[in-house]
Amino acid sequence: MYQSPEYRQLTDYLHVQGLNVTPERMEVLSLVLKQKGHFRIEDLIRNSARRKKSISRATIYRSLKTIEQAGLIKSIRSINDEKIYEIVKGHHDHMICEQCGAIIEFHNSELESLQDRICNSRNFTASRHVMKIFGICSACQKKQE
Amino acid sequence: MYQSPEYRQLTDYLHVQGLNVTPERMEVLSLVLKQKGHFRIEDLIRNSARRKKSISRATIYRSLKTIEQAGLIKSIRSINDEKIYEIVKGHHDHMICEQCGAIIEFHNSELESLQDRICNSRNFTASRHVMKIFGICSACQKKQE
DNA sequence: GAAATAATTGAGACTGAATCTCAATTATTC
DNA sequence: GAATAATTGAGATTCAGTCTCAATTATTTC
Ligand SMILES: [Mn+2]
Ligand SMILES: [Mn+2]
Ligand SMILES: [Zn+2]
Ligand SMILES: [Zn+2]
Repeated sequence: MYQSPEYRQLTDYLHVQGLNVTPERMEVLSLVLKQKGHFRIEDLIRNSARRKKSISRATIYRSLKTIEQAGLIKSIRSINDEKIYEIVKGHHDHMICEQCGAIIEFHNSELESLQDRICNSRNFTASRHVMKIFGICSACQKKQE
Repeated sequence: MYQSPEYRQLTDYLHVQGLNVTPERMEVLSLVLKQKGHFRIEDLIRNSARRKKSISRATIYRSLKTIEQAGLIKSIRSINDEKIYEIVKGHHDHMICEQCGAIIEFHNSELESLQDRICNSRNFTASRHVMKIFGICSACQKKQE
């Protein structure tokens, strides 16, 4: 148990930081890995609550922050500023449907390199970026017709 | 008094919405127009508090939302998720320095049209977008040397 | 491996931004 | 200008997120 690369990555990070590898931290990661797509912290808290040995809200918040710092997850703000997490895979940006809340991922290398060029031209050293396009998804457009 | 185009735009919006043109709403707009660059709602509250006839926190929040809906201002999230407002001029995106908090505006039409093309190819009808690049500004880089 | 030391957790208190409530005030309609 | 409707102010409330601190669990020392 706890041997997929994600657990390795977390334990490595904990070791580097001089933090203990605790059952709670590993369990929060396991709750995260059970999620499909984008999820809210309340989903984790609810899922944990219905286990025999539930983890406190405070510890879920604390561990999730650690897991984020370990580079395993990141967060975005969806409609209404709702904080949404996702497992870090390849970099991508988001289209967010203002009607149904759907979050559509996309990646465009032309867009990425153009951003690099813009930053270079202004002597800005970029470490990350957030690009969200809000509008109406194709499914919702069909419903309107 | 209250005759610049911004006040017209707000009164027009209020009329369309069937809302009253009140001294408080106009005063909040005037507080906004006094701001230079990006500002926080707390700045407005503080500035209002040091006037003879101050406006309540609740009304500043309410009026600012109305002014935003009227299309006069919009908000972005800076470092630490701090909510920052700015007066709507031409569309632009932001580079945000993680060191000093500086917010650098930029506009690149190539970037904008590329986004349109990406949305078209996915049948997503975009209404707006948010693009923030985080990193270190040129001034802070010089300081490091 | 038991005692001493250090880190982590859980429960609930606390915080701060934002919203809501509702009586009092102000504006609009009749 | 009386009746009606909208807005405001003060403070209560909400909600996500953080903090506190005693109790628990893990690590280190001998
Ligand atoms: Mn995603
Ligand atoms: Mn700006
Ligand atoms: Zn949709
Ligand atoms: Zn800087």
